[in-house]
Amino acid sequence: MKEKLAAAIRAAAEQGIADGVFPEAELAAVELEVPPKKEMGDFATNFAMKSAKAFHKSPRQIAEELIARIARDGIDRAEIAGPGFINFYLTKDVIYDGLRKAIEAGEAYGNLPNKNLPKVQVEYVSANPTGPLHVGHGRGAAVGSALVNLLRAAGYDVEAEYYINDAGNQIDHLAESVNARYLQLCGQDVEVPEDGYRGQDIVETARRIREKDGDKYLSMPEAERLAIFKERALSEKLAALKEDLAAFNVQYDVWFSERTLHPDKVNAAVEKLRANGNIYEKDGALWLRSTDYGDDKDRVVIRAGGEPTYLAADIAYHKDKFERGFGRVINLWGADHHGYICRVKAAIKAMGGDPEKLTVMLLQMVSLLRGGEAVKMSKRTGESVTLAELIEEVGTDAARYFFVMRSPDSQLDFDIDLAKSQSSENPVYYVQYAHARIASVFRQAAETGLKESDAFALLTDESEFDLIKKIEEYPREVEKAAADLAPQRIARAAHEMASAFHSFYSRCRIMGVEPELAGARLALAGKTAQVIRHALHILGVSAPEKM
RNA sequence: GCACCCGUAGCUCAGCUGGAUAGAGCAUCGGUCUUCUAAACCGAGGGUCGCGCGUUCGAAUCGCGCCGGGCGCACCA
Repeated sequence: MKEKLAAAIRAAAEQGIADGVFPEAELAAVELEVPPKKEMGDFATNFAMKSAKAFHKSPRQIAEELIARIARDGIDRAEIAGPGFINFYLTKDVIYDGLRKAIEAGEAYGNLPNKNLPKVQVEYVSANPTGPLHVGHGRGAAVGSALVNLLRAAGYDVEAEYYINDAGNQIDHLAESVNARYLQLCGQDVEVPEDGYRGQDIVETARRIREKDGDKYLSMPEAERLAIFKERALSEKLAALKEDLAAFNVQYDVWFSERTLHPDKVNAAVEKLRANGNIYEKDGALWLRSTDYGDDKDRVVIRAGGEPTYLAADIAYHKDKFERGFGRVINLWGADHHGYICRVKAAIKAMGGDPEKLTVMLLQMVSLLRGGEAVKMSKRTGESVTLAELIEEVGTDAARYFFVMRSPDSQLDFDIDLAKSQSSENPVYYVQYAHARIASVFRQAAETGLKESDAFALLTDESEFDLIKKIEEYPREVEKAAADLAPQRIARAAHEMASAFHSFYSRCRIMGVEPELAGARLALAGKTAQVIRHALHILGVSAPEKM
């Protein structure tokens, strides 16, 4: 209907030109929006205001001429409002017809047609496998997986990827830390190294190694022992990571190991940059001339000792991503990495790639609140609350909803007490409750033999119209949210859907009214439940049948 | 000093590719359960959109400059 209306407005403008009331001019794009208040109709356009310059007339005059020429098909009335908006009021038939089509689409309603674009890659979390995931990673996991679900619903072909930093210094530190704990367990007086990891999970790993194999590694040369511990620790940490993510309803298509970049792909990337004249040697190291591509300083890619930097691996990684044919690559990073964007884009440009194909989404920091107070990080280990502990305490549904409902650009105060509370304060329950209420109605309808009907013309209450319109808006909301990479909009849409339903539910009885009306209301409720389910699925939150 | 994010109701935040009287939830106050889940609904109050200047017919939204908070500025990741 929206497209039809836009076409009708264009046609009216062209007719106006043909009639000589408007001068020959390029037509502005027709934008239609749902007005801020429902008294303002079903759709509104600012087209008359946009055209004021081109048509040399006041917006209200233009609007008047347009209204006189617009096809009335499906439009009950059109009015000029405010500075020159045209408000359109659709006929009831059009609104009922929209509901009918939504119902016919079934569970797929909310999924948009395939965009037939090259694949999009979303890389998120990618935390180092050196310890458990924390709440900050939780935000990345929730937003990233919701974004993947959202883009898929909007018709994009998406691949979700986790980059495993299983090479380099931090993994050596992991091995050294496990080694120190192992030696401690064997009765030796050693300290965890300065750069080591002090978490309890490292002690556990060491303990498991000793339980299985005893003291046998003591007699081994240290380098050999470290190599063994490195692999043991890595596989344990990675398994734990995957477990945490799975428990959080997060799935990946590809687990990409950094090791597979070393040394060939890293060397190839450096060679390519060298061939382009973007590498020079200074102080024994190889430098990328990134300042030529917008960075504020040049960056070392190969250290004086011959070891590649993290950036070198990352350059090779992004080169590999684009070679895999993605039309667009989206990285979710913590906001503390924002300074890194510029150099990665510079490197892509230096290799002759298109940095516009890379979008880095930054997620601002998360702080936990309990009893109104910030939860402090542990001084000893430098660690905050783990994601597993958070899930344990508030549940996956509440945690995911809270992480996704805010804009990623805003810092998030995660109120643990609120997430746990089973009351109206808690937006997760509010949405889920609407779904459970509908499921309950359907259970009773089944008992009494009430069936859904399509006598939609009997739906005349204001709250019924509001609900139908929300349902009809939903696919556009999916489109917008995907275009803006903004899964938080889906949380909002779900909440608004629930609100419209609760309002309807308290005004209109379903059971016990005359059967045709009851059936139509049941169908409306059923469709509402489907849309809520669809939105909650994108958010990775369950849609319970009972609460 | 440079880069990025934020500053909107008492609190937490939407709205930001410019548009109508700036919205929601919570909190506060007042109503609503003999009938489908009251984890709900209805109503009320509550705002110099951080400050200033500019662009525009029109600015919370765009530009510039300040102020405040956060986060970074490695041959760490």
